[in-house]
Amino acid sequence: MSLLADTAPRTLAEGLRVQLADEIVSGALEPGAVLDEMNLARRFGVSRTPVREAIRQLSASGLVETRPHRAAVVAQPSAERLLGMFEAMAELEALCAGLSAERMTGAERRALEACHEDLRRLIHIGDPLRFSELNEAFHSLIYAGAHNGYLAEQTIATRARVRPFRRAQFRNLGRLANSHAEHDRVVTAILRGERPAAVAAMRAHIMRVREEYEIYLGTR
Amino acid sequence: MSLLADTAPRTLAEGLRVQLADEIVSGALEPGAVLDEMNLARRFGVSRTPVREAIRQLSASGLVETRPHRAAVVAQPSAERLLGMFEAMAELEALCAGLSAERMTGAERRALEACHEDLRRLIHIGDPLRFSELNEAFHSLIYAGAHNGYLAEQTIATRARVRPFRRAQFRNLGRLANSHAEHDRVVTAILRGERPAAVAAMRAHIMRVREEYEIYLGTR
DNA sequence: TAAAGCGGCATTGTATGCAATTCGCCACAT
DNA sequence: ATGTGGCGAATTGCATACAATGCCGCTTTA
Repeated sequence: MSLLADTAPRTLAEGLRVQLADEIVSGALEPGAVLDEMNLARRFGVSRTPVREAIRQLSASGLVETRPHRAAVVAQPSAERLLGMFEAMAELEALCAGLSAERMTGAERRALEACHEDLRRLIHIGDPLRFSELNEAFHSLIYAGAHNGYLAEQTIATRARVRPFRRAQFRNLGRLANSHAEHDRVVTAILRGERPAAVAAMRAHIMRVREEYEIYLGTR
Repeated sequence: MSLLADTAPRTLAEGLRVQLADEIVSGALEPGAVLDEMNLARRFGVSRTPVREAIRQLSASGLVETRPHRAAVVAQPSAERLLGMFEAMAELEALCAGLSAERMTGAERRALEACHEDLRRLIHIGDPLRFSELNEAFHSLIYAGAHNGYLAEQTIATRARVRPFRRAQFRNLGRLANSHAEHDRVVTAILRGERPAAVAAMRAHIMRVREEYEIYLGTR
């Protein structure tokens, strides 16, 4: 049973957009890869029109970059810009955590605590992939707990744009335990309704996560 | 002389996107207005293709909403969502101000001070339109002073999405003076390099601005 | 009389063909 | 030998034609 109501794409362009976004975020399409309209059209068995539409939407969301009369390429931000994206992400997530401390309902707080406990178990099992999945769910609960749909969207979008530049997250099992300890401070602050503490704890967590990334060092 | 390097649009779709965005942000196209592809194509003397492209990009930026096989409509957020957008905008602008306090160069600080002084003069002249324009420039200086391009883009985008729901900003001249007094606290904190004070002052300013807006009260 | 089903019409989604622009290659001059 | 100019091929931008879907009014039946 999937909690995500992934509705079937109602148009070709929508399906292509989702699939291409997946490939970019997952790393199958590496930063700098060129998105040739004809190649993609042949590959997916459609005409150029829906391909163009999908590419334009990805461009607007920042995953790809386009220039007039040039092929689109998967976004390849400079190291400076990537740092800026991390900084913004840290502040957005911290804001969500702070608002969650003030606004989460009882049910939401219980769900967060339960998710946190599930993550604790996964440390001992030592399953980095499952941990990574549940970690995403953990953060999503905090976005939702802020009770601000616009903020949640912006935070999710920023997270997606940074995602292609993660490499081997939770490579070592020690990181799992550390991550959980950082989460613990966030959860404690949220459950106690302490907004400033929640903000500080989440900001520290994300900045710590940043250090785990291999920051892309290209010059565009 | 324009400080904005408004490059000539290199494609029809780009030109249409800019023009439609202008009309939405300025209020010429009111929230809820339907964007019929054929009508727009006839009106601009082009085919549906570039019109579609422009609409899709506007959809991705949040200014219009689209559903499959339905005409696009100018975004008409619920009152709750609009409040969320204001809240996010307040935090984003506050973050920019805080970072500006730490990172602005000497030249940037002098430019901010100069812009602030120009605004002071406009109070006495009593020119709400010019004040509004220069006010935008004032805030833009702070976005730039944060030295984080991604953050600046997100903040500008949020500001644009909120813009259609402003009505009669700076209606009364008293608001101009109040606004300048709030700016003054922001500028003082930034020039002193006091990040927390800058954050607090800007947050208070934006929340005050929100009160001046006529919040749209529709239920979508 | 009202509700449900059906069919025509209008609008969006997709495919295809043509025009415009960019880039690479080659010749040629310095 | 190297830099510059122009020509050609390939790709994107745009226009147009066709297909598919949603809307709306009508008819029909309970």
